[in-house]
Amino acid sequence: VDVRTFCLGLLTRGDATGYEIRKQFEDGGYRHFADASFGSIYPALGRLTEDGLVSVREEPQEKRPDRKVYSITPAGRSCLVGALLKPVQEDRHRSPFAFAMLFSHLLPEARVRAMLDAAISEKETTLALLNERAGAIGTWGERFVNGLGRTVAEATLDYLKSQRCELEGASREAAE
Amino acid sequence: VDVRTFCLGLLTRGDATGYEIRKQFEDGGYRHFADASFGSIYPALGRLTEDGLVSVREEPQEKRPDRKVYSITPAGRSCLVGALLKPVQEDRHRSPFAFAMLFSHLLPEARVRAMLDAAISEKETTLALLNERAGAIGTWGERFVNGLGRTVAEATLDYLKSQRCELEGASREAAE
DNA sequence: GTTTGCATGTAAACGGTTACATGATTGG
DNA sequence: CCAATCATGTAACCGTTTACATGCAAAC
Repeated sequence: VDVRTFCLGLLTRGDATGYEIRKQFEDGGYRHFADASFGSIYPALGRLTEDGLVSVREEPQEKRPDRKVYSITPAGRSCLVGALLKPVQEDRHRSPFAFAMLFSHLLPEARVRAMLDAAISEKETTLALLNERAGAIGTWGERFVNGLGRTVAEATLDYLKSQRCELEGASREAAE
Repeated sequence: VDVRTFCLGLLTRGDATGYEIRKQFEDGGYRHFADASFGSIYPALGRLTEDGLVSVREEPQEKRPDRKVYSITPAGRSCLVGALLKPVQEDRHRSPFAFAMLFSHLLPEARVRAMLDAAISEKETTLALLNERAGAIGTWGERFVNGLGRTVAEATLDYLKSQRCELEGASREAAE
Protein backbone atom coordinates (compact mmCIF):
# COMPACT_ATOMS: atom_id res chain seq x y z
CA VAL A 1 0.00 0.00 0.00
CA ASP A 2 1.66 3.20 -1.07
CA VAL A 3 1.90 6.21 1.20
CA ARG A 4 -0.51 8.40 -0.76
CA THR A 5 -3.31 5.87 -0.49
CA PHE A 6 -2.62 5.34 3.18
CA CYS A 7 -2.82 9.08 3.79
CA LEU A 8 -6.14 9.25 1.97
CA GLY A 9 -7.41 6.40 4.11
CA LEU A 10 -6.43 8.00 7.37
CA LEU A 11 -7.99 11.29 6.30
CA THR A 12 -11.40 9.62 5.88
CA ARG A 13 -11.44 9.33 9.66
CA GLY A 14 -10.92 13.05 10.14
CA ASP A 15 -8.66 15.92 9.23
CA ALA A 16 -5.03 15.71 10.24
CA THR A 17 -1.61 17.25 9.81
CA GLY A 18 1.35 15.42 8.33
CA TYR A 19 2.74 15.02 11.79
CA GLU A 20 -0.45 13.43 13.10
CA ILE A 21 -0.59 11.05 10.15
CA ARG A 22 2.91 9.91 10.96
CA LYS A 23 1.87 9.24 14.54
CA GLN A 24 -1.03 7.12 13.38
CA PHE A 25 1.36 5.14 11.22
CA GLU A 26 3.64 4.30 14.10
CA ASP A 27 1.27 3.86 17.00
CA GLY A 28 -2.20 3.76 15.58
CA GLY A 29 -2.33 0.01 15.87
CA TYR A 30 -1.35 -0.55 12.23
CA ARG A 31 2.35 -0.46 12.92
CA HIS A 32 2.66 -4.15 12.09
CA PHE A 33 1.39 -3.80 8.55
CA ALA A 34 2.31 -0.31 7.41
CA ASP A 35 4.87 2.37 8.07
CA ALA A 36 6.10 5.62 6.57
CA SER A 37 8.50 8.39 7.48
CA PHE A 38 8.15 12.16 7.23
CA GLY A 39 10.31 12.10 4.15
CA SER A 40 7.56 10.28 2.30
CA ILE A 41 4.46 11.69 3.99
CA TYR A 42 5.07 15.39 3.37
CA PRO A 43 5.78 14.98 -0.35
CA ALA A 44 2.79 12.62 -0.60
CA LEU A 45 0.48 15.22 0.93
CA GLY A 46 1.92 17.81 -1.41
CA ARG A 47 1.13 15.74 -4.44
CA LEU A 48 -2.33 14.85 -3.16
CA THR A 49 -3.02 18.58 -2.80
CA GLU A 50 -1.77 19.28 -6.33
CA ASP A 51 -4.04 16.55 -7.63
CA GLY A 52 -7.03 17.97 -5.76
CA LEU A 53 -7.51 14.83 -3.68
CA VAL A 54 -7.03 16.68 -0.42
CA SER A 55 -7.36 20.29 0.63
CA VAL A 56 -5.23 22.23 3.11
CA ARG A 57 -6.06 24.89 5.62
CA GLU A 58 -3.27 26.64 7.43
CA GLU A 59 -3.60 27.25 11.12
CA PRO A 60 -1.06 29.86 12.18
CA GLN A 61 0.73 29.12 15.43
CA GLU A 62 3.02 31.25 17.47
CA LYS A 63 6.59 30.12 17.92
CA ARG A 64 6.00 27.01 15.83
CA PRO A 65 5.64 26.30 12.14
CA ASP A 66 2.05 26.79 11.01
CA ARG A 67 -0.06 23.65 11.25
CA LYS A 68 -1.22 22.49 7.85
CA VAL A 69 -4.42 20.59 8.38
CA TYR A 70 -5.40 18.34 5.50
CA SER A 71 -8.94 17.24 4.60
CA ILE A 72 -9.95 14.67 2.05
CA THR A 73 -12.03 15.97 -0.87
CA PRO A 74 -14.83 14.12 -2.69
CA ALA A 75 -12.33 13.43 -5.49
CA GLY A 76 -9.98 11.99 -2.89
CA ARG A 77 -12.69 9.71 -1.57
CA SER A 78 -13.47 8.29 -4.96
CA CYS A 79 -9.77 7.87 -5.69
CA LEU A 80 -9.44 5.89 -2.45
CA VAL A 81 -12.43 3.71 -3.30
CA GLY A 82 -10.98 3.20 -6.76
CA ALA A 83 -7.70 2.05 -5.24
CA LEU A 84 -9.54 -0.30 -2.88
CA LEU A 85 -11.47 -1.84 -5.78
CA LYS A 86 -8.33 -2.71 -7.71
CA PRO A 87 -7.32 -6.36 -7.33
CA VAL A 88 -5.43 -6.59 -4.04
CA GLN A 89 -1.81 -7.68 -4.23
CA GLU A 90 -0.59 -10.60 -2.18
CA ASP A 91 0.46 -10.00 1.38
CA ARG A 92 4.17 -9.95 2.02
CA HIS A 93 5.69 -10.85 5.28
CA ARG A 94 9.24 -9.53 5.50
CA SER A 95 10.86 -11.33 8.38
CA PRO A 96 14.57 -10.82 9.04
CA PHE A 97 14.02 -13.01 12.08
CA ALA A 98 12.74 -15.97 10.05
CA PHE A 99 15.58 -15.50 7.60
CA ALA A 100 18.14 -15.63 10.38
CA MET A 101 16.51 -18.71 11.86
CA LEU A 102 16.84 -20.48 8.51
CA PHE A 103 20.59 -20.36 9.05
CA SER A 104 20.58 -20.93 12.79
CA HIS A 105 22.98 -23.83 12.34
CA LEU A 106 25.69 -21.32 11.39
CA LEU A 107 25.18 -19.32 14.57
CA PRO A 108 26.16 -19.79 18.20
CA GLU A 109 23.34 -21.36 20.15
CA ALA A 110 23.21 -18.53 22.66
CA ARG A 111 22.53 -16.15 19.80
CA VAL A 112 19.66 -18.28 18.56
CA ARG A 113 18.11 -18.35 22.00
CA ALA A 114 18.53 -14.58 22.28
CA MET A 115 16.83 -14.03 18.92
CA LEU A 116 13.94 -16.23 19.96
CA ASP A 117 13.56 -14.32 23.23
CA ALA A 118 13.67 -11.01 21.37
CA ALA A 119 11.02 -12.23 18.93
CA ILE A 120 8.84 -13.36 21.81
CA SER A 121 8.99 -10.07 23.65
CA GLU A 122 8.43 -8.15 20.42
CA LYS A 123 5.25 -10.12 19.74
CA GLU A 124 4.15 -9.66 23.33
CA THR A 125 4.47 -5.92 22.93
CA THR A 126 2.47 -5.98 19.71
CA LEU A 127 -0.21 -8.11 21.31
CA ALA A 128 -0.46 -5.82 24.33
CA LEU A 129 -0.84 -2.80 22.05
CA LEU A 130 -3.50 -4.54 20.01
CA ASN A 131 -5.43 -5.56 23.13
CA GLU A 132 -5.20 -2.04 24.44
CA ARG A 133 -6.68 -0.68 21.23
CA ALA A 134 -9.35 -3.36 21.02
CA GLY A 135 -11.72 -1.46 23.30
CA ALA A 136 -11.69 1.91 21.58
CA ILE A 137 -12.67 0.73 18.14
CA GLY A 138 -15.38 1.93 15.82
CA THR A 139 -16.05 0.28 12.52
CA TRP A 140 -16.37 -3.37 11.61
CA GLY A 141 -13.23 -3.07 9.52
CA GLU A 142 -11.15 -1.83 12.41
CA ARG A 143 -12.44 -4.60 14.64
CA PHE A 144 -11.66 -7.11 11.91
CA VAL A 145 -8.10 -5.93 11.43
CA ASN A 146 -7.48 -5.70 15.16
CA GLY A 147 -8.80 -9.23 15.59
CA LEU A 148 -6.68 -10.52 12.74
CA GLY A 149 -3.59 -8.95 14.25
CA ARG A 150 -4.30 -10.42 17.64
CA THR A 151 -5.00 -13.87 16.21
CA VAL A 152 -1.72 -13.92 14.30
CA ALA A 153 0.26 -12.52 17.22
CA GLU A 154 -1.17 -15.08 19.63
CA ALA A 155 -0.51 -18.02 17.32
CA THR A 156 3.01 -16.81 16.64
CA LEU A 157 3.67 -16.34 20.32
CA ASP A 158 2.49 -19.84 21.19
CA TYR A 159 4.67 -21.32 18.50
CA LEU A 160 7.75 -19.34 19.49
CA LYS A 161 7.34 -20.29 23.13
CA SER A 162 6.92 -23.98 22.38
CA GLN A 163 10.02 -23.91 20.19
CA ARG A 164 12.05 -22.14 22.81
CA CYS A 165 11.19 -24.87 25.28
CA GLU A 166 12.25 -27.51 22.78
CA LEU A 167 15.53 -25.75 22.20
CA GLU A 168 16.10 -25.56 25.94
CA GLY A 169 15.41 -29.29 26.22
CA ALA A 170 17.73 -30.15 23.34
CA SER A 171 20.61 -28.14 24.74
CA ARG A 172 20.17 -29.70 28.20
CA GLU A 173 20.29 -33.15 26.62
CA ALA A 174 23.42 -32.21 24.68
CA ALA A 175 25.08 -31.09 27.90
CA GLU A 176 24.48 -34.42 29.61
CA VAL B 1 16.66 -8.80 4.29
CA ASP B 2 18.44 -7.46 1.25
CA VAL B 3 18.94 -9.53 -1.88
CA ARG B 4 22.70 -9.91 -1.51
CA THR B 5 22.38 -11.49 1.91
CA PHE B 6 19.58 -13.74 0.74
CA CYS B 7 21.72 -14.94 -2.18
CA LEU B 8 24.58 -15.70 0.19
CA GLY B 9 22.21 -17.66 2.38
CA LEU B 10 20.84 -19.75 -0.45
CA LEU B 11 24.37 -20.46 -1.69
CA THR B 12 25.30 -22.05 1.65
CA ARG B 13 22.97 -24.88 0.68
CA GLY B 14 24.79 -25.49 -2.57
CA ASP B 15 25.97 -23.83 -5.75
CA ALA B 16 23.38 -22.25 -7.98
CA THR B 17 22.84 -19.99 -10.97
CA GLY B 18 20.99 -16.69 -10.81
CA TYR B 19 18.03 -18.37 -12.39
CA GLU B 20 17.93 -21.11 -9.79
CA ILE B 21 18.18 -18.60 -6.98
CA ARG B 22 15.18 -16.80 -8.39
CA LYS B 23 13.23 -20.05 -8.41
CA GLN B 24 14.06 -20.67 -4.78
CA PHE B 25 12.82 -17.20 -3.97
CA GLU B 26 9.46 -17.79 -5.55
CA ASP B 27 8.70 -21.41 -4.81
CA GLY B 28 11.25 -22.55 -2.29
CA GLY B 29 8.77 -22.25 0.54
CA TYR B 30 9.99 -18.80 1.52
CA ARG B 31 7.74 -16.98 -0.87
CA HIS B 32 5.70 -15.56 2.00
CA PHE B 33 8.60 -13.76 3.61
CA ALA B 34 11.02 -12.87 0.81
CA ASP B 35 11.03 -12.17 -2.88
CA ALA B 36 13.32 -10.78 -5.56
CA SER B 37 13.31 -10.39 -9.30
CA PHE B 38 16.02 -11.02 -11.89
CA GLY B 39 16.64 -7.31 -12.07
CA SER B 40 17.96 -7.36 -8.51
CA ILE B 41 19.48 -10.84 -8.36
CA TYR B 42 21.88 -10.57 -11.29
CA PRO B 43 23.41 -7.26 -10.19
CA ALA B 44 23.57 -8.60 -6.63
CA LEU B 45 25.56 -11.65 -7.76
CA GLY B 46 27.81 -9.37 -9.79
CA ARG B 47 28.63 -7.28 -6.78
CA LEU B 48 29.13 -10.31 -4.55
CA THR B 49 31.63 -11.60 -7.08
CA GLU B 50 33.47 -8.26 -7.18
CA ASP B 51 33.66 -8.28 -3.40
CA GLY B 52 35.01 -11.82 -3.39
CA LEU B 53 32.08 -13.19 -1.40
CA VAL B 54 31.13 -15.64 -4.13
CA SER B 55 33.01 -17.22 -7.01
CA VAL B 56 31.73 -18.04 -10.47
CA ARG B 57 32.41 -20.86 -12.83
CA GLU B 58 31.03 -20.73 -16.32
CA GLU B 59 29.48 -23.82 -17.81
CA PRO B 60 29.21 -23.41 -21.57
CA GLN B 61 25.96 -24.59 -23.09
CA GLU B 62 24.95 -25.03 -26.68
CA LYS B 63 22.15 -22.88 -28.00
CA ARG B 64 21.66 -21.20 -24.64
CA PRO B 65 23.50 -18.54 -22.68
CA ASP B 66 26.30 -20.07 -20.63
CA ARG B 67 25.28 -21.10 -17.15
CA LYS B 68 27.08 -19.09 -14.50
CA VAL B 69 27.25 -21.23 -11.41
CA TYR B 70 27.97 -19.34 -8.22
CA SER B 71 29.60 -20.72 -5.09
CA ILE B 72 29.97 -19.03 -1.74
CA THR B 73 33.53 -18.38 -0.58
CA PRO B 74 34.83 -18.48 3.00
CA ALA B 75 34.71 -14.67 3.00
CA GLY B 76 31.08 -14.91 1.89
CA ARG B 77 30.28 -17.26 4.74
CA SER B 78 31.72 -14.96 7.36
CA CYS B 79 29.95 -11.99 5.77
CA LEU B 80 26.66 -13.90 6.04
CA VAL B 81 27.29 -14.81 9.66
CA GLY B 82 28.22 -11.19 10.33
CA ALA B 83 24.92 -10.07 8.84
CA LEU B 84 23.00 -12.63 10.89
CA LEU B 85 24.67 -11.42 14.08
CA LYS B 86 23.60 -7.83 13.55
CA PRO B 87 20.53 -6.86 15.59
CA VAL B 88 17.55 -8.11 13.61
CA GLN B 89 15.08 -5.50 12.42
CA GLU B 90 11.42 -5.77 13.26
CA ASP B 91 9.22 -7.91 11.07
CA ARG B 92 7.01 -6.08 8.65
CA HIS B 93 3.74 -7.41 7.48
CA ARG B 94 2.65 -5.52 4.38
CA SER B 95 -1.01 -6.36 3.88
CA PRO B 96 -2.97 -4.59 1.16
CA PHE B 97 -5.83 -6.87 2.16
CA ALA B 98 -5.88 -5.67 5.78
CA PHE B 99 -5.63 -2.09 4.57
CA ALA B 100 -8.65 -2.53 2.32
CA MET B 101 -10.62 -4.18 5.11
CA LEU B 102 -9.97 -1.17 7.32
CA PHE B 103 -12.13 0.80 4.93
CA SER B 104 -14.65 -1.91 4.15
CA HIS B 105 -17.48 0.43 5.12
CA LEU B 106 -16.73 2.46 1.97
CA LEU B 107 -17.03 -0.60 -0.26
CA PRO B 108 -19.92 -2.64 -1.64
CA GLU B 109 -20.58 -5.64 0.54
CA ALA B 110 -20.17 -8.07 -2.32
CA ARG B 111 -16.65 -6.76 -2.82
CA VAL B 112 -15.81 -7.27 0.84
CA ARG B 113 -17.04 -10.85 0.68
CA ALA B 114 -15.03 -11.43 -2.49
CA MET B 115 -11.88 -10.08 -0.87
CA LEU B 116 -12.38 -12.34 2.12
CA ASP B 117 -12.85 -15.35 -0.14
CA ALA B 118 -9.74 -14.45 -2.12
CA ALA B 119 -7.73 -14.09 1.09
CA ILE B 120 -8.99 -17.46 2.29
CA SER B 121 -8.03 -19.31 -0.87
CA GLU B 122 -4.67 -17.55 -0.97
CA LYS B 123 -3.88 -18.71 2.55
CA GLU B 124 -5.09 -22.21 1.70
CA THR B 125 -2.63 -22.33 -1.17
CA THR B 126 0.20 -21.15 1.05
CA LEU B 127 -0.68 -23.71 3.67
CA ALA B 128 -0.81 -26.51 1.13
CA LEU B 129 2.60 -25.54 -0.22
CA LEU B 130 4.05 -25.40 3.28
CA ASN B 131 2.62 -28.81 4.16
CA GLU B 132 3.99 -30.24 0.96
CA ARG B 133 7.46 -28.97 1.80
CA ALA B 134 7.25 -30.07 5.43
CA GLY B 135 8.40 -33.60 4.62
CA ALA B 136 11.51 -32.81 2.64
CA ILE B 137 13.24 -30.65 5.18
CA GLY B 138 16.73 -30.85 6.59
CA THR B 139 17.92 -28.47 9.27
CA TRP B 140 16.27 -27.43 12.48
CA GLY B 141 16.05 -23.89 11.12
CA GLU B 142 14.12 -24.96 8.05
CA ARG B 143 11.74 -27.01 10.15
CA PHE B 144 11.30 -24.03 12.48
CA VAL B 145 10.48 -21.61 9.70
CA ASN B 146 8.17 -24.07 7.99
CA GLY B 147 6.34 -24.65 11.26
CA LEU B 148 6.07 -20.93 11.92
CA GLY B 149 4.59 -20.38 8.50
CA ARG B 150 2.07 -23.15 8.92
CA THR B 151 1.07 -21.93 12.38
CA VAL B 152 0.45 -18.42 11.15
CA ALA B 153 -1.37 -19.59 8.02
CA GLU B 154 -3.64 -21.89 10.02
CA ALA B 155 -4.52 -19.25 12.58
CA THR B 156 -5.18 -16.69 9.87
CA LEU B 157 -7.33 -19.13 7.97
CA ASP B 158 -9.45 -19.97 11.01
CA TYR B 159 -9.97 -16.30 11.74
CA LEU B 160 -10.87 -15.41 8.16
CA LYS B 161 -13.36 -18.25 7.95
CA SER B 162 -15.03 -17.33 11.22
CA GLN B 163 -15.33 -13.73 10.09
CA ARG B 164 -16.76 -14.71 6.76
CA CYS B 165 -19.50 -16.65 8.54
CA GLU B 166 -20.27 -13.65 10.73
CA LEU B 167 -20.51 -11.42 7.70
CA GLU B 168 -22.85 -13.88 6.05
CA GLY B 169 -25.01 -13.91 9.18
CA ALA B 170 -25.10 -10.13 9.42
CA SER B 171 -26.12 -9.68 5.81
CA ARG B 172 -28.87 -12.28 6.15
CA GLU B 173 -30.20 -10.44 9.20
CA ALA B 174 -30.13 -7.16 7.33
CA ALA B 175 -32.12 -8.68 4.50
CA GLU B 176 -34.93 -9.74 6.82
C1' DG C 1 0.73 -22.49 -32.17
C1' DT C 2 1.16 -20.64 -27.84
C1' DT C 3 2.73 -20.93 -23.36
C1' DT C 4 6.18 -22.42 -20.14
C1' DG C 5 10.88 -23.25 -18.95
C1' DC C 6 15.67 -22.30 -19.42
C1' DA C 7 19.23 -18.58 -19.36
C1' DT C 8 21.49 -13.96 -19.11
C1' DG C 9 21.60 -9.27 -18.54
C1' DT C 10 20.71 -3.69 -18.73
C1' DA C 11 18.47 0.87 -17.98
C1' DA C 12 15.02 3.78 -16.60
C1' DA C 13 11.65 4.70 -13.29
C1' DC C 14 9.88 4.46 -8.74
C1' DG C 15 9.15 4.59 -3.98
C1' DG C 16 11.05 5.12 0.12
C1' DT C 17 14.57 6.00 3.86
C1' DT C 18 18.11 8.74 5.99
C1' DA C 19 20.20 12.71 7.01
C1' DC C 20 19.96 17.45 7.10
C1' DA C 21 17.99 22.13 8.42
C1' DT C 22 15.32 24.82 12.11
C1' DG C 23 13.52 25.79 16.62
C1' DA C 24 10.39 26.51 20.78
C1' DT C 25 8.18 23.86 24.77
C1' DT C 26 7.49 20.60 28.28
C1' DG C 27 8.64 16.89 31.40
C1' DG C 28 11.84 13.93 33.71
C1' DC D 1 20.36 19.60 31.47
C1' DC D 2 18.75 16.37 28.28
C1' DA D 3 15.30 14.03 25.94
C1' DA D 4 11.01 13.99 23.85
C1' DT D 5 7.13 16.33 21.58
C1' DC D 6 5.45 19.38 18.28
C1' DA D 7 5.99 20.97 13.45
C1' DT D 8 7.58 21.49 8.58
C1' DG D 9 10.17 20.43 4.76
C1' DT D 10 14.34 19.17 1.20
C1' DA D 11 17.90 16.42 -1.12
C1' DA D 12 20.83 12.80 -1.73
C1' DC D 13 20.93 8.10 -1.78
C1' DC D 14 19.50 3.26 -2.10
C1' DG D 15 17.41 -0.92 -3.39
C1' DT D 16 13.97 -2.83 -6.15
C1' DT D 17 10.71 -3.37 -9.75
C1' DT D 18 9.42 -3.07 -14.53
C1' DA D 19 10.27 -3.13 -19.07
C1' DC D 20 13.34 -4.13 -22.53
C1' DA D 21 16.55 -7.21 -25.31
C1' DT D 22 17.43 -12.12 -27.07
C1' DG D 23 16.41 -16.87 -28.22
C1' DC D 24 15.92 -21.99 -28.35
C1' DA D 25 13.32 -26.28 -26.68
C1' DA D 26 9.76 -28.88 -24.96
C1' DA D 27 5.18 -29.51 -23.60
C1' DC D 28 0.36 -28.77 -24.09
